[in-house]
Amino acid sequence: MLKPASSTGKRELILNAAAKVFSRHGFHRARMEDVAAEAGVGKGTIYEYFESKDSLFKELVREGLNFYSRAKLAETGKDSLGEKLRRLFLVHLKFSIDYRDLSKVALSDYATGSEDIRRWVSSMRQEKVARLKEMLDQAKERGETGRDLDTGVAAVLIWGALGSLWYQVTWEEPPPDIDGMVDQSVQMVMRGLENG
Amino acid sequence: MLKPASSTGKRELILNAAAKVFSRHGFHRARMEDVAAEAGVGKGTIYEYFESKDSLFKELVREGLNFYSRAKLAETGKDSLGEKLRRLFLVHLKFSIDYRDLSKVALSDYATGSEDIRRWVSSMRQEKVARLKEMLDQAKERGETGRDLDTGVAAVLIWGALGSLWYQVTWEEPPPDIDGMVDQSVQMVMRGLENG
Amino acid sequence: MLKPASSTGKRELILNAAAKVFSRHGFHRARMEDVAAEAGVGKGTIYEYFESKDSLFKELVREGLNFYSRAKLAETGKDSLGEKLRRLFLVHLKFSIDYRDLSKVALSDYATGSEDIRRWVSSMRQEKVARLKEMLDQAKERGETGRDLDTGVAAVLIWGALGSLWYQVTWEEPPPDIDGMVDQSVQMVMRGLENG
Amino acid sequence: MLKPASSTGKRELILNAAAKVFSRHGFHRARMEDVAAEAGVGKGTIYEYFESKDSLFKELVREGLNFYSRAKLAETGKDSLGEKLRRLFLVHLKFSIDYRDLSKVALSDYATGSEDIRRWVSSMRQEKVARLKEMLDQAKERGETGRDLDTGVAAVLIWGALGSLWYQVTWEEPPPDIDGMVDQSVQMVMRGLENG
DNA sequence: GATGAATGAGCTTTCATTCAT
DNA sequence: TATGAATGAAAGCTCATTCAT
Repeated sequence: MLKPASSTGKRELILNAAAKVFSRHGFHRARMEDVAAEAGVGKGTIYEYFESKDSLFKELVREGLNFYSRAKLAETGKDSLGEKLRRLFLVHLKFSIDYRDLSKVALSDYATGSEDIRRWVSSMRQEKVARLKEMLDQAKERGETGRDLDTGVAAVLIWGALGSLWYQVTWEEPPPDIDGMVDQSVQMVMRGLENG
Repeated sequence: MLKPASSTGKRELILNAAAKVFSRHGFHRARMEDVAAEAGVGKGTIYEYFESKDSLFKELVREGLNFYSRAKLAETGKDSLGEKLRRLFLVHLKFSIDYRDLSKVALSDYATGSEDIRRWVSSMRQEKVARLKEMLDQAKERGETGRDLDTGVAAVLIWGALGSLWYQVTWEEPPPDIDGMVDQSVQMVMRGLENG
Repeated sequence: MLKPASSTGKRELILNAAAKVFSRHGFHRARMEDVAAEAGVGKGTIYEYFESKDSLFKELVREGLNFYSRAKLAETGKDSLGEKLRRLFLVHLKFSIDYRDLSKVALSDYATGSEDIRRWVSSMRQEKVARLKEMLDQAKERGETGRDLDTGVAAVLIWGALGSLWYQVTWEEPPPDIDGMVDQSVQMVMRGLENG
Repeated sequence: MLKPASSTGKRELILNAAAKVFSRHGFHRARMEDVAAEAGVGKGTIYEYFESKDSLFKELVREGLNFYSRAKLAETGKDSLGEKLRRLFLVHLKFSIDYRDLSKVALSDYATGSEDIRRWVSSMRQEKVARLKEMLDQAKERGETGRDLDTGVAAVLIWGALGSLWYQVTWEEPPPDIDGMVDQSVQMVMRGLENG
């Protein structure tokens, strides 16, 4: 599912199964045996492809983020901030719908595994927010936002807003009209960023 | 600490200890033994006051939310939306700083615990968002927001923004100038809610 | 059995069980579950008293050696070398008969557990041989041995001879006339140490 | 290496690899995969030549002992007991140095392996000791030893002394002057065997 | 009530062995 | 013949929960 199922790669098979199981039960309740069963392989086989449970989780998230990043590459520097945000939101949410299971695992801030994983996930968040801040900084220089916008705070707020939408879409309501929702959301956000 | 230490209640003792331990290690890695040690009571004693680990967790979150709600009661219906949001943000974040441990557990740590806890935490979120929506609906009727604001989406966005600030304050940066940050944030949010 | 069963010490209970099981199957084949069963306690109980399987093994050997050492304390500095050796041999073998299981585990050079244990057992052997060499050195000074005896080599040889007797007694033949055997052995050894 | 590399036999290849790996980690910690890697063959190939891990171990030891025995054949019946022992010791220790890995496995590592292996190794020891006793008996008849030497006990003692030297040479000290050490040792032993 | 020693289900991980290629 | 991907039994260890004191 991650790759178009060209080769019967066991690795992909296991990653997909892991996405399902991890998203269903959370990291700790997920049993390696269930992942194996879901993938239709033996328990030992997982360990041929992944070092440990921790490692499997990390790989899964990394894979998800890579895939997600690839999708975002379309974004060009020339677009207006509004357009960029619209695309960011849209890609994020579309991805969450298409890869529901993976998304639950990979994009969740809540995922708490070992201390190690925890730190790793946290650093990921910080990086994302930092990147968003950069985007805002550039827009601010081009006069697309208010002169005295605190881009640091704004980045945090926007990231949270996006995360919240994502949560709604992924965990609660069955996805409604995404595009409309995104349009409205970005409009609000943009108004919030502009000068009074 | 949760209650003004009127009765030397073992219950409070345990809840405080649980807040510390759960926040340190997350739900699954936290051991009942550590909670007992932290509280200075025997392992068995915990079970005199709480049915199970799951139950202890729930009680802890419930207690936290109650306390948090109580603090919010000050909010009067007559305030402007901006003022209400400012207070919401402020109370939320102040609470997170004053009760750091409890906050880490009660307001985050989703997706952990048993299936049961999971659903329960999720329903809590929905309720909070619903209440926020109500607040927006009332403001909308009084013309404090744009005419065609989708209060449902707005509530989700705002909740996420607040959550993101909270995360920053609680987990990452050592709390800076909270009031200033809240003012800025609410300003942005309010602009976002007003008509173009 | 190690202590006269005065208190129903679980620790002793487990050590005795471990001696039995380890001696029966060797370190690796021995399962903690079997030790537990043999001791008539739950699997978890072992871990209340010992850190790990490795640790249990080490404690067992240490306990054995302590007990064995205590028995040897009788040895006085004034005795002749022959007398000392006779006592060394006798104590060693008597101990092996009385505490057959423990002896198999504790006095065996063969026990190979983890790399860690291996080194530890090896160092134990070296220490024993060193102590034997000291004894020979003193005797040499008092003229009880040949003038040009290489006490280092002699110590190794004697240690091996004793070990071999021990093996015979412990693992193979049902113990015959120990005292006679020891007398003969020490006589041979003493002759070997004297001048030509 | 075991055979003069006449045929490029996979079998020898594997045995040599097994000697290395078994001696490095001991029987249980040694993994068949490592043996395969060391031998430069596939894991499955080992099973073309050996029934099981147990079997591989046995073959290895048997091979070692055969080779060792072959080397000893030089021993003629006419030699004096002292000469015979000197040769026994020398061959034993030289072998241990030349085939360090094999030696570590074949002559030690008792008590490891399955119950089966254990008994087998033990019986090997008994046979060796018995043969040594025969040698002593013959010497006794020829008057080379004391009249009332208990050859049974003596054999055990000598075997242990030799084993101890071997241990020293193989596991602990980097081999020093072997010949000198052997001369000294045999001298001591011989004195021990002679009449008072 | 309060305790903590005792428990065993449950989990991750290893590795000898098999078998389709 | 040779291979190594796949397997699953087996084992060490954890920890929520119980219950005799």
